[in-house]
Amino acid sequence: MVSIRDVAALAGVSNKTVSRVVNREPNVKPAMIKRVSAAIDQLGYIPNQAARLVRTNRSRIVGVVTDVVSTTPKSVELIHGIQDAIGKTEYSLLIANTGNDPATEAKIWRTYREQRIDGVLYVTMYHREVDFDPSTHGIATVLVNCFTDPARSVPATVPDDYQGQYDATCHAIACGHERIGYVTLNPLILAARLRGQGYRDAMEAHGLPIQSEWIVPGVAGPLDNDRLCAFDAAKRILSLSAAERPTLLLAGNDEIAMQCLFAAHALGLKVPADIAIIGFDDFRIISDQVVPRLTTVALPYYDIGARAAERLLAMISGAPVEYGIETVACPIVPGGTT
Amino acid sequence: MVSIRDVAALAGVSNKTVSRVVNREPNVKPAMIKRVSAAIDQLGYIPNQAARLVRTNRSRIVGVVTDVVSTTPKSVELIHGIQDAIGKTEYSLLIANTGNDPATEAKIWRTYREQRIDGVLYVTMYHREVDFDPSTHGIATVLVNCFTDPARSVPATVPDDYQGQYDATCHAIACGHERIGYVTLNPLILAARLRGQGYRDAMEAHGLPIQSEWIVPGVAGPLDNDRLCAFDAAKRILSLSAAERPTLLLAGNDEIAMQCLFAAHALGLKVPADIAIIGFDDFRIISDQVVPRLTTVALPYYDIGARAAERLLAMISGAPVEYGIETVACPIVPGGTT
DNA sequence: ACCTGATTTGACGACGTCGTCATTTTAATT
DNA sequence: AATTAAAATGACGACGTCGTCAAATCAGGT
Repeated sequence: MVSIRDVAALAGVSNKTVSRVVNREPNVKPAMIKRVSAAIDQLGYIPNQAARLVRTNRSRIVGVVTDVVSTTPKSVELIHGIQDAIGKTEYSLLIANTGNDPATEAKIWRTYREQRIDGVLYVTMYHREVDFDPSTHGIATVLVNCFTDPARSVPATVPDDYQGQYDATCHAIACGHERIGYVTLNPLILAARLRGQGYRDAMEAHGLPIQSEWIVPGVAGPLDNDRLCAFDAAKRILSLSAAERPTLLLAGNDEIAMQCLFAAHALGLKVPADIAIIGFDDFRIISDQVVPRLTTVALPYYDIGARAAERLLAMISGAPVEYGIETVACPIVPGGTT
Repeated sequence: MVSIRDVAALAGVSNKTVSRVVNREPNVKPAMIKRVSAAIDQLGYIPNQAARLVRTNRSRIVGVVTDVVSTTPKSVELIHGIQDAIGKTEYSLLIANTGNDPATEAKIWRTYREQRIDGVLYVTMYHREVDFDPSTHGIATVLVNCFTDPARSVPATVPDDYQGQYDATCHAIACGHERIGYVTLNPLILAARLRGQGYRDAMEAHGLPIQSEWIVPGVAGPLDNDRLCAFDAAKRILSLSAAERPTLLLAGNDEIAMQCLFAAHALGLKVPADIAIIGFDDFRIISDQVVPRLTTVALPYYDIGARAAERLLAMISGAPVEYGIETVACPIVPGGTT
């Protein structure tokens, strides 16, 4: 491997001068830059990042630690947002999954510290609280799609599930619906609780009653092995007589919404004429390709990822950081199912 | 940052002895290992990978270069397979997207060479031929989901699209179908051509006729900005009289299959009684959550990624490598739509 | 106690780069 | 031409680690 010394020898200058040219330091004569650059090109010299690091102690690498996020289709946008933000800079991105295994996670942190990673984005698949103590790792960290005890002052960026579902419910009401059902996510996850609260608060704010038989889980089973049952759930609700059933179904996410669509079809109901549907996530693969296009609420994963990456870069560069939990709004995406 | 010297000083031994303990070299007395380990724990010493690299010139990092693959939900399994294979070893994974921009790609290779990456997995979103010359990069590389001129001897791992569609067609025939239509992928992509050929060859092998009006593209537009039109396409085919229309539709992928389902519903046709459907990809988000479960063909992205990663690791370790293009079979996944 | 050979430990330098400070060259001013 | 300040270049060492080889220690056999 060709080193700075080889270049210096060929150009007939000192190592340091080559170093100056490579790092675009000031006070180098144009003629010298040209001469050294020619030698660099001729030899195909590429600086050794590791040797730099030994001197500077900065790796210019940012790590991503996820549970399973980079292996689940929904959160691809999160990674994408992170990559785009990081890609604009000089930093590279190291990615690893814990698979929710503490031993694996420990190994990852260990490796990251060996690599002298400059910062970490700690990303979870579900919006949830994590028990994260930055002092055990000693690397600048931003939590993404999760958060920890505010006392620990770890920056976190999360979606505003509550607002999203609140607004979606208001949108439904604004469209003239008063009988609004809800096929929920797995009640064990935080997003389900936040969204559910948004729905209930919006209904109450408009003085509309909530029928308990209109609220049914669309997902069953334990967190790590749950199973969609929205088709059956929706079918049950929609089998009620026209006078008794809701005129609109809110779905916990777009997969659930899709199964609601199939349930409506199975019962011969027209969407949105007989039953309107609003999803959540704007998971394009589904929301954009279902017919008709799904009305849904965007989960701005791309923005969350990008925003978190920017915060991390700011932290690394020593800029003043606002600690605390930052929420990103979830806007409504109008479609053909309302 | 605490260095090997600090540990040596605390333990009252030489640097080299600490190094020996850290690297588990033989011929170190158990008592010494204990003493040094205690010092390591006390100081929280973590070896500096970069300093190692300066000596050994091996980064223990593998890079992934993709066009957009890590940002598209379908290929998450590919990344997952790679991560699992790499995660079993001492290696870490660096990931970057080119976004199909040559300048970005050049920058990524540059960065990877600066980091002295040990090997690269070059992954494309679509199964296609790429113009890849390993000598310009000088890093061990395995192509994933793509391949290049065999004369260049670059190992490649790809799915067997032809076999998958051939088998799916045979499966349809074995189920008693003789009138088989095909809503295709964008004809511009290689997978569409390979799968199309599999379909035609299987039909011919069974002496079944192919009606040209049964073959319709389900995707329209240029590669980088195409648009699903499978709903309309399928509706057109299925609007033919029961005697004229096919009894089974092959779909270019699972999204197309989903739109075929919606088209059937829109026309009041029952699936699979009136019209059977077979997808492709086994893209779980759709195939597994559509009602009824989609019969489809698995695109073994996880295996492809894992297999390619194993080949790369073998190359890096200097093991004898079979160059050339390796195909991974696409097995049928039975569902309720046939 | 003494020798022999194996085992264990240490001293030193090199990897490739850049920071520090000294030295040389250039330009600007008398 | 002489002086001075500024600009450009170079010599040298340090970063943290490990390879090399020399030194020290140990075990076993006389």
